[in-house]
Amino acid sequence: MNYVEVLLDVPLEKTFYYSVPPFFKSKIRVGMRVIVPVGRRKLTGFVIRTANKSPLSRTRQILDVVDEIPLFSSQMFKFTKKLSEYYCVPWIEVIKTALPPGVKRRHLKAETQEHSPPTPLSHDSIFPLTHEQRQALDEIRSSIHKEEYKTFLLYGITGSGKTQVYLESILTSLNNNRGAIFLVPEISLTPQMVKTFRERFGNRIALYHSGLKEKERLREWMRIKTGEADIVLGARSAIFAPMEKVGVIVVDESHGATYKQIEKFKYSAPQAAIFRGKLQKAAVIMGSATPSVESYYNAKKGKYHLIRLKSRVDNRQLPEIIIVDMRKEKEEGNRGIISRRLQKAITETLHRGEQAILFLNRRGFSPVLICYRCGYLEKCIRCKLSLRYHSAQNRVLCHHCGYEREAEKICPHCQKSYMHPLGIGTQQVEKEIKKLFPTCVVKRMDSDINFRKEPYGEIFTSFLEGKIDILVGTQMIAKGLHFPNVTLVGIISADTQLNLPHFRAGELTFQLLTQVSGRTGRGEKGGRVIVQTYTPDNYSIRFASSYDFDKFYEEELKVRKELNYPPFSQLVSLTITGRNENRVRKNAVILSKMLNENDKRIEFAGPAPCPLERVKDRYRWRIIIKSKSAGRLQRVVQRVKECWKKIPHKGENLSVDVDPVNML
DNA sequence: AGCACGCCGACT
DNA sequence: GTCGGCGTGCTC
Repeated sequence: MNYVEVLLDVPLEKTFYYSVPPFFKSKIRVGMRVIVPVGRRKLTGFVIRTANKSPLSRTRQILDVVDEIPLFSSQMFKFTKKLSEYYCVPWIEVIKTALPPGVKRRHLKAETQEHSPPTPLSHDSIFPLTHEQRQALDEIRSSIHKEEYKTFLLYGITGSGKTQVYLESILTSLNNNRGAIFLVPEISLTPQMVKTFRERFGNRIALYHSGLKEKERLREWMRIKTGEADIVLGARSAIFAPMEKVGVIVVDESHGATYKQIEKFKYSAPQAAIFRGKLQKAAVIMGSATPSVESYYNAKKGKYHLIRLKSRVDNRQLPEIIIVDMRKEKEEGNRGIISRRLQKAITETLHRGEQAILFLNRRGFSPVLICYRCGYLEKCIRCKLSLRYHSAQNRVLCHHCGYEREAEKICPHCQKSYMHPLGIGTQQVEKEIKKLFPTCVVKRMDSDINFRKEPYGEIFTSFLEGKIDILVGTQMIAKGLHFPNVTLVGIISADTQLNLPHFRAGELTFQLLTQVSGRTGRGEKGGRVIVQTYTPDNYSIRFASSYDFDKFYEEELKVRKELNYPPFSQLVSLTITGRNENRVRKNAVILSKMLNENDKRIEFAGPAPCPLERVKDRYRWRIIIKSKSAGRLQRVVQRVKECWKKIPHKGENLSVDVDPVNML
């Protein structure tokens, strides 16, 4: 071993070769960091390979070896490489996100300390398993024993006992002498899960998430690396746990948007879990009460193995979902935001000494134009997504493809009414509620309020203690905690979610309604959900109210197919941001023109301003690329990057998002 | 990314 | 005549 191939911390895909002086030969191994001369500076790099020959005639020598033990196994190198290709991100970026932040400024020393004996495993089930659970487990166990890759979509409503299946699967993996990775969308929201795991697996668990202090995180990372912990419980970054042998990867609530990193390296943890599962021959369990359309499609096509848990362990009733037609409210003279049906329900709830939650979507979007009389909505002919109303120019615009025209005054559908901008803010709701119910305590919870002065925890606590009667908030209160005294949930406007200019809007609405209905009826008192909308006939709303996922899925799939959206294609979104609006727009147009090609197998949409046109003083424009072939998309992104280099763009920034989730 | 080299404008 | 702008190109 005279040479090493080194990956440097420079945004280049290229690797560099260095010769190894005799002194370092016994110390250096694949996965360690080295200090090497690059030009006239010294840089840290990762040894990705050792070699006896160099492809170059002249090589410089490495200057130093940083670590005593490797940071990466060859498995982890393969895994990170795969991700870098799929997400079109430099390998080094992936490698940097795969490491705990604390490791960067340290030398990794060989662990000499003896660790405490592992908690013995209990093989008794805490609860007896139902027939369904038993069947599900048999299939998963068989896969784990065979050490084969297989993805299971575990689709079961809240309370159907998914956790039990997870626990038993993990136990199977441990008994098979392999570890387990368990991902949750947000660890702070799952203290119950952490408790259950601690009770069951004791010190064999490592907690891994960004909420830990640098030192703690590094310690947990080391415990995994040394094998002291063979179960990792954490948020999305836990998919990078340095575990040698992985038998099972569980992704709880796998449809969750928090699994997608939105900074620098925009990966999705469930997607990464599949790559890792394939590489390590592990079973991957995707759990969800509201599976994504894509994952359900994969299950139906046989790419995933579908397991359904249909019955609830406790046989509790699902709350009734009542749809209120806001067109009628307007027709009958109610000009307010709160329907009479919802007002009445709130009154009854408060009268009984119970509590209510009112949901509202995040504001900050330009509104849609809607006919209050017939519910007609202005949509883009090509994309079938809502056109946004820009009052300054009195024009409507498609934020997906850039289509634009003057706004209609009279409803083109019924010709009997004017078109109105529809968009409600949280403060407006809070104000109206206070006016309607002056004696009750209302608390607003959205990104506007100061969380340092009033952390969520405190608001939740006082709500739980009954000090607040009505909680008004955005989706941030839709998941996690449960309040037994909440017997009413109101969705002020299902339309704001439904009409987001986003091909997943229908799916998000279905998921929101289903999830929200899980916030009520948790105690003995039961509960109900009231959904206000101008489009009560929409299939997402209708099938959510009858808890019919399969019907919803069929309808949604038709739409996706017609417009060639995922799962029938794959998307990449290119976002250009900058302080100067004109320059951002011009560069988006230039880039778009450079990309245009005749290949019919690649579709381009845009450029168009993002739905959130300006964030933190930066204007944002976007181009969307669609194709059936992942490989073709990767090659296009390669070209995008080359084109972008040729365009003068001081101050502007291009960001590439493969499989975008947010799209805002 | 850095850090070089390199080739044109306004300054002592 | 120089100082310095940032465009282009390379780093084992």
